[in-house]
Amino acid sequence: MPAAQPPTTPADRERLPEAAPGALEAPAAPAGSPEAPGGPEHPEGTTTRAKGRPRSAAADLAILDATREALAELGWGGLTMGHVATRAKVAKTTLYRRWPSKNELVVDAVASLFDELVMPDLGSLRADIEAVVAQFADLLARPETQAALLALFAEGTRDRQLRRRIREAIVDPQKRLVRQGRAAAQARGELAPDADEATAGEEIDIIFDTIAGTVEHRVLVSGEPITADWTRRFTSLLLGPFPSLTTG
Amino acid sequence: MPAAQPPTTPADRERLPEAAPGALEAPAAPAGSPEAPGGPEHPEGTTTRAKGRPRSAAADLAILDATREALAELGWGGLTMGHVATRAKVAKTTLYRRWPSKNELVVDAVASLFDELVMPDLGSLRADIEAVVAQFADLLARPETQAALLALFAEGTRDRQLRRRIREAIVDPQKRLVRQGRAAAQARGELAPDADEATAGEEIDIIFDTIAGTVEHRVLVSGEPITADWTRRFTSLLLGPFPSLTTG
DNA sequence: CTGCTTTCGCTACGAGTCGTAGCGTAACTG
DNA sequence: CAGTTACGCTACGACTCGTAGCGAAAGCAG
Repeated sequence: MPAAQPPTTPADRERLPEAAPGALEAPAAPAGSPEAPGGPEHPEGTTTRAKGRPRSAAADLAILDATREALAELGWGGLTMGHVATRAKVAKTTLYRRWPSKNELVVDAVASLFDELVMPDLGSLRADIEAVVAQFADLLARPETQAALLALFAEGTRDRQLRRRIREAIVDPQKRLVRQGRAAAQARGELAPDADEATAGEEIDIIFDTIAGTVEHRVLVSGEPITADWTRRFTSLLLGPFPSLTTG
Repeated sequence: MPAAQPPTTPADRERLPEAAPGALEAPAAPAGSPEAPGGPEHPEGTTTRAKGRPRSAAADLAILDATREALAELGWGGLTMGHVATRAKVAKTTLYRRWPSKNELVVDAVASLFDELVMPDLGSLRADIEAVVAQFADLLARPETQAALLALFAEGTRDRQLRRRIREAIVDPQKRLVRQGRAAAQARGELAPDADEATAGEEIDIIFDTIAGTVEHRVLVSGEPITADWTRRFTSLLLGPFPSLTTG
């Protein structure tokens, strides 16, 4: 969750350039999202941290907390850099030194919320899926998440750099849930082991897009609640190809 | 019924108030989208249109066109009321007389794009689903749609009035596709006829959320293309509960 | 301790947008 | 004709954005 950004600003953006394939992007990219390496590390190119006054880690936490609070209270549109700075008791310039814009700030503020999701391993694929869907529904019920998620996705459609950042910080890490669930089901014998590496990856992608997209659409667009009954129906839809599991 | 202004703007918003069910809304709506009334029509309740200079229908079209163009060029964030007015060669005040804010304007500007979707009836449920998914993917590939859709959904999470408007103008009308597809499949004998009215409605909802949400997530969030192969896999997932159809 | 470096808080700024008000004019009805 | 409404135009205060400049604070090397 923490930022702990070594040398440079936590995010380096680059505005909606068509990003021609030839155009290579940021170099070693220290920034992306909060690193989680144990060691001090000075990956070469980027200079090690040494001289000058160090950045306040407390300020990072205060800013991210203030961002989540402001999101919950004011929503995406009401969120202002100046507002966040005031609430975090930090100068606006300090905020801009670390995050280039609202987009990147909110990505970091929201990303940690998604780490709460866990794959429970309840003994059956059906139970596991239903549990994860319920967790995701709870997450989407929180006002910070609701205010931020779709707005970020919307911005991501125009800013490739941001979309990559969103994927790395929020979306892709959650695919572990699908992988873990599949692995557990395979260990139980509910699913056949992966034949092909590539097709397995595609299947993970499609399952992930289906679960995430459907639940998001149900909650955030249709505005209907995720009930236990709905979860059961949806899970049955997913398990359809394996009728033997439907009754599990 | 008309609570407020008889002349009325096309949309009256109401900012993220909990929106008690009592809060009924207004307009018999001259505006929404360009009506095509041949006759004068004065459906009683709503005052007949008679006195004064009538609103320019050409201005409506010019504004909506300008909105779509600006969306495609500048995206949601770059879209400005002043900009749209200039591009449509209309005074900014004229724009505000018809749409209270960017949100409502874009809903109307984008809603018509979704009417292009049609249920083809190709002779099998699988073929029908794949065709509709392909159409939807094409729609989501357009820059106006990409720029507007998720941003509207995001705004809708905070503004119930807007969400309702989005549902009425964009989302719900497309559920006809699911209904038509189901009906055709039932006529062919591919699906059993509806036993219960209520459960049929729920099934339509869940199928719609699944298709719309998954395709949107794939295209707009994951940023991956919708290929014929992906469509086939996804359709197989949907048809799973009916193995006999999977090979259709 | 003294320098050197970087961050911090603060103030101020030009640019841009928002939504509204006021005015005179245009269009249409009876 | 008078009455009513929409239109184009200008101007306005309030707000946000992102940046620049300043002096002070907090670390490190010697």
